[in-house]
Amino acid sequence: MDFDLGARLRAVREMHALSQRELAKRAGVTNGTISLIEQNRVSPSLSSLKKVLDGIPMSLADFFALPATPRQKIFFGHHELLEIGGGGAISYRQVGRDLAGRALQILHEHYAPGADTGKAMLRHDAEEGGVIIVGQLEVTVGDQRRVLGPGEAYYFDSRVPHRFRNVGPEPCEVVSACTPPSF
Amino acid sequence: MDFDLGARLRAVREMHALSQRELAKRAGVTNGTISLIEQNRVSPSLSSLKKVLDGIPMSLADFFALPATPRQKIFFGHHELLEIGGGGAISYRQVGRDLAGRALQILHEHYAPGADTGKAMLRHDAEEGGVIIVGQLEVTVGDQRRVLGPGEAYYFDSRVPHRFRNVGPEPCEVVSACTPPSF
DNA sequence: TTACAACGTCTATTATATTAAACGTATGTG
DNA sequence: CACATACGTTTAATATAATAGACGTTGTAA
Repeated sequence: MDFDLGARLRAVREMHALSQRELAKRAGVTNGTISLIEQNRVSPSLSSLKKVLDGIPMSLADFFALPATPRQKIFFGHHELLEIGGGGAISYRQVGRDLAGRALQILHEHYAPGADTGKAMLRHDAEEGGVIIVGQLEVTVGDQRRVLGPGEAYYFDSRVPHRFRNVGPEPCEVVSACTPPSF
Repeated sequence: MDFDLGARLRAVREMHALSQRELAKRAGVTNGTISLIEQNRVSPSLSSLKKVLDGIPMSLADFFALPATPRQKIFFGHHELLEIGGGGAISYRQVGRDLAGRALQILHEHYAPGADTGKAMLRHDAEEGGVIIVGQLEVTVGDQRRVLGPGEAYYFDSRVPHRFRNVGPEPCEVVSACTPPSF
């Protein structure tokens, strides 16, 4: 196997905001199966892989047609945030446990319903990231797109064309920042 | 499984004029494995399927992107030709073992290097087929295209738009015909 | 703090895919 | 005819994938 099947499945699953257990339930397999596949500790039978993709849902053709290597890690789940100022009246949560090689830290933002950075994609020589507090924010980065909800986050190279939209009915509260770190 | 994986693999294998054993050898699996897969008696692991496709060679993406149902059997491998006038000074080999439901038999043609039936695809109310003797002939039928070499063959409904091109540097010798059978 | 729920991971058992070797058939040759 | 070769298929033994259930961690709330 010369391509990373596990990482590919994991990426697809996370793009759809599904946990291993949720997906397993939809697919009619066990969560352990999905865990093992994502770690490349087994080579799934096609019937299993088909069931799993049906649970997403995604066709086998689309699955294998995905670009081989997502250019960088962009999306983060709940526990990939590091609590820094925890517990006080003010607390910061850092996007990404490891800042090595990163050029920024994260602060705040607020999106009214329907707010949009515009169809003309943004590009600038920087890096940026953020975390959604309340509401639904659609984040588009290059050829990747995802609607993020409370507790979810993003991080990417700003030179890749990008765009933000509040696609929900309520205001969207976000913490975000640009390089370089302000403190 | 709602699609016929076995038939799909068999079609691909036969398109490339490979026997189960030949393909098995190239792929590093046993011929039995391929037989069982083609009969849908097992659901192959992805590692196996990958190995098999590497032996063709064909990517997983291409494999799953194939149309679900080839509209009709179009390409034939070596041993799907039936020897009719065998052994004499003249001998005919019939394309397709079984003429039932077929409207023709096959004769000759010759393509100079670069010869082309033209970008405007051919269509006519007939059936046609042929076999390549020398050289390389690119045959396009509907959304299917293949470069055929010596010993390989084609058969299709001429109402489907089609085109022939000699893509090789040498003359291409072909046996071909149109409906109805001449003898 | 405690308890609870959800997450991904791991392990022993069960189910299944893969192998190696045989089988039956068809074709070609002396 | 006997013999050899190639084909796809099948079967018993082996290797591997899938399951069920337990484990440790993290985040949330009482």
